[in-house]
Amino acid sequence: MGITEGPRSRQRARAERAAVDKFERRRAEIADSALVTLAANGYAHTGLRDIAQNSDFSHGVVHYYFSDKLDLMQHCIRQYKQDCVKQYDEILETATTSVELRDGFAEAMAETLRDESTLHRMWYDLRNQSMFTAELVGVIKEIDLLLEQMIWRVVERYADLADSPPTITSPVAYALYDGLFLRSLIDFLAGDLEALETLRRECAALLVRLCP
Amino acid sequence: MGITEGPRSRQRARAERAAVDKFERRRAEIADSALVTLAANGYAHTGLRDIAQNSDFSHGVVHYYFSDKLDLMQHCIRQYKQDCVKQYDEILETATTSVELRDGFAEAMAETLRDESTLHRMWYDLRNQSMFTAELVGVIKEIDLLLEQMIWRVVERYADLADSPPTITSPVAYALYDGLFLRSLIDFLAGDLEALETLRRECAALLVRLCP
Amino acid sequence: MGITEGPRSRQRARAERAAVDKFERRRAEIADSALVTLAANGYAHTGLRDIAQNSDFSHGVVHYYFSDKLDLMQHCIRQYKQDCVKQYDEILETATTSVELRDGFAEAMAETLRDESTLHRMWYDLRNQSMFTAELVGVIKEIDLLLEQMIWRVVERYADLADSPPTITSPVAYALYDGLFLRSLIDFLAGDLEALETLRRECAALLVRLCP
Amino acid sequence: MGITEGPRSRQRARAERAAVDKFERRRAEIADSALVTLAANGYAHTGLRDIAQNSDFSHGVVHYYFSDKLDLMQHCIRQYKQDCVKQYDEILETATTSVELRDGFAEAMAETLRDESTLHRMWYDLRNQSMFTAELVGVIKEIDLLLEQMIWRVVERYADLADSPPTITSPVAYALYDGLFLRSLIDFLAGDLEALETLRRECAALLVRLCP
DNA sequence: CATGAATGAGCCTTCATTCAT
DNA sequence: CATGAATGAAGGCTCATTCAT
Repeated sequence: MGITEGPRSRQRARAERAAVDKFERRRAEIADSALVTLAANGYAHTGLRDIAQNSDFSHGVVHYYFSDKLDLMQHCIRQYKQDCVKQYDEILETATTSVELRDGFAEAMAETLRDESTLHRMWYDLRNQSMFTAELVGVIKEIDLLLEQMIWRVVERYADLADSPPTITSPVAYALYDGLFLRSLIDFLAGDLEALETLRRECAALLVRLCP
Repeated sequence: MGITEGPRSRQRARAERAAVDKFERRRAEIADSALVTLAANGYAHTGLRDIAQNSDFSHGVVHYYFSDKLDLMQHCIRQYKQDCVKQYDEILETATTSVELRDGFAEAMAETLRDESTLHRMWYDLRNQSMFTAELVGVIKEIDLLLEQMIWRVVERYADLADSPPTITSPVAYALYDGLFLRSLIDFLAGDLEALETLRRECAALLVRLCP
Repeated sequence: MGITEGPRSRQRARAERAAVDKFERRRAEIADSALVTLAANGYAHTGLRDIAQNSDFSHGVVHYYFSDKLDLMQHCIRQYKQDCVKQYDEILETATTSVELRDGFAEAMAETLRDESTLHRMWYDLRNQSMFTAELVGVIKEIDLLLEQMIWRVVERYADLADSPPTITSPVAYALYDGLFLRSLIDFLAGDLEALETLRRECAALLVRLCP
Repeated sequence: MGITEGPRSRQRARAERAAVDKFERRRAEIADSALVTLAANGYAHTGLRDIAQNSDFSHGVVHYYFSDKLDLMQHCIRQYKQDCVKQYDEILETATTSVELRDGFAEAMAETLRDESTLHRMWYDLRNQSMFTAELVGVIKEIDLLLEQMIWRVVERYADLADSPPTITSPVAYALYDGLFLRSLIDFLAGDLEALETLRRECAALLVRLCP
């Protein structure tokens, strides 16, 4: 490495980088496809075959890019976060009053429930798997932490705007919001349309409750 | 029916009742066995064969007593509640002060987490399945309601003893406690022993928070 | 035996006869039920379970009265003939001209096809089985002979009335009529309603052709 | 397509064609094997596992190449015709007198019965299945038509050579010959060796009867 | 490098039969 | 005598994975 490297080696390095990029790009594409199928059928009823079939890739390709079903699952879970946390940070940045933040956040939660219910049941399904499958614990923790931090940023900012410090810790706040969301998700998927309104109302109410 | 019924018919009726009883008893035995296996391996990795193997029954018997895998699952879920709600009602009856109730309840929750973690991860697993499998929705709702009512009895009694009415509805109280418990369960099964203490503390704190 | 038989033994004999009768009656009842199920699903897709379920009898009873699935099948085949040959002999007796006989017979064949198509597909199914299962050959031959004789009675009587002796043997006449009927049956069950008319026409034509 | 296609795309196209060919070749190989087992045991007693075992292929391969048991059955039926119609056309081409054709045809029928009895009982078995299983109707009709046409070619050619037009339609001619053959097949498989001679004689006689 | 072919263990379910009562 | 209980082999089919090319 260094000055003595000739053009040949540089070329090879570039090629390797490009190959790695392509490799990762493919993995991402496949995982994207897999997420759709997982969201539709659930972990227990999703085979690698189904995933391949619902994608542009062949059965063999999936195995080429992932060493394992678990390998793919881990990648899927990581990919999930990208479709997930973004929108909430926008609200944080634009809200100027505590009420605006509270209602904006509550509305965003309800929208998430309405528009991405199947994606989120998949999340809960995979998180559940992690209680049975040690290999998934790590990656699940990663995402759980990300979600917890997102919730906590909302709570802290709300406390700031409302000028009343939170009486709770970050993990507990996340646990409570998660409980609220999961309940609403179950009800919503069981056909209860009021679940949307309930979730909105209670998300707002909980924010107040946590910063009394 | 009535006086004219001879001993023959009475005898047959008794025999039929006994047969039905035996049938139900067997179903219960099998479901009990199944619960253990489900708790150990999770829904996705539990076959009817595994269930049979981990029991005193042959593979065929399971199919003789249950028309279906779902039929068995439904029975399992119903059975689960029996091992579940009992102990909490004791606390309700014996507690005489709000503090006693609060701490007793918190302690019971922690004990449940410590002693029956695998049973409860199975519950969450099956409840999750119900988001993908319509046939399970009904029975899951049944148990969810039972648990909600249990939580609500605690909250109401606490409010009574503390003389401060709850500022929350029954479903929301359940959602929050469920969120708390599920979080602790995940952490506990991932090896976090503090989860027990955290759950105890936060269960108590939440009771106060709900009846401020 | 003989004169020395006392009333006791006579009584026992009567009881035994009654028992045997009941036994045979039951076998007949069960076989009747079985015929319906076989006609509906075909031999390959009919289990003893299905037969029991579609009857007033329990799974165990079927095995009590029949030593074997083949035993039941044999009984079924024998039972089949009873629903079958009767009506044709009526025509023989009432017809007074060759035309009357010819048309009556053709009409009866068409009616059989229309009204008992499933029963007859079952017959062909079981007869086919006899080509794979030696135990069925005997009983199938029995019925085949019965049917052959029935056809032959028609042909002979027709020849008589038309005063033109048949130019064919009994087995061949049966083979030809059987070919005609089977073809029409296949077409009819495949939805071809013309099969009825074709069968009627060709049955009549064949009679003429056989006694030219 | 066209001039602008590079060698790469041409290569791939060739590869794909080769792959499809190989796929179809394998299906044919498996179906060939299946025919042997079906001919031996009959549809009702032939499992996909038996078929695999009596072949060079593993249990999984059969399912890899056929989506379904019915899929395989359909392919089997289609394959059957190839081993079937060929020889008869030879006779048509070589026969120069009506007697030669008549006797050649009759002889061919008898040979078929003698040499391929099990293959043909399988044909009748699967055709019977089509009366119970709608999915098989189409492919059975296909082959039935082929056989009917074959018979009709014989009849027409005979009429030509004998200079006496047929007094029958194509479907009826087939039905009658089929009846004759099926009867002989049943007798032959039941051990009646005269069935061969009878079939020969009656096939010839029927030809005369149809063109009087 | 990439992929379709192939595997065989495992899935849920059905089967004809035997057995205990 | 009659029957529901119980069996375990076999049914069609899916699975994650390995392999040859």
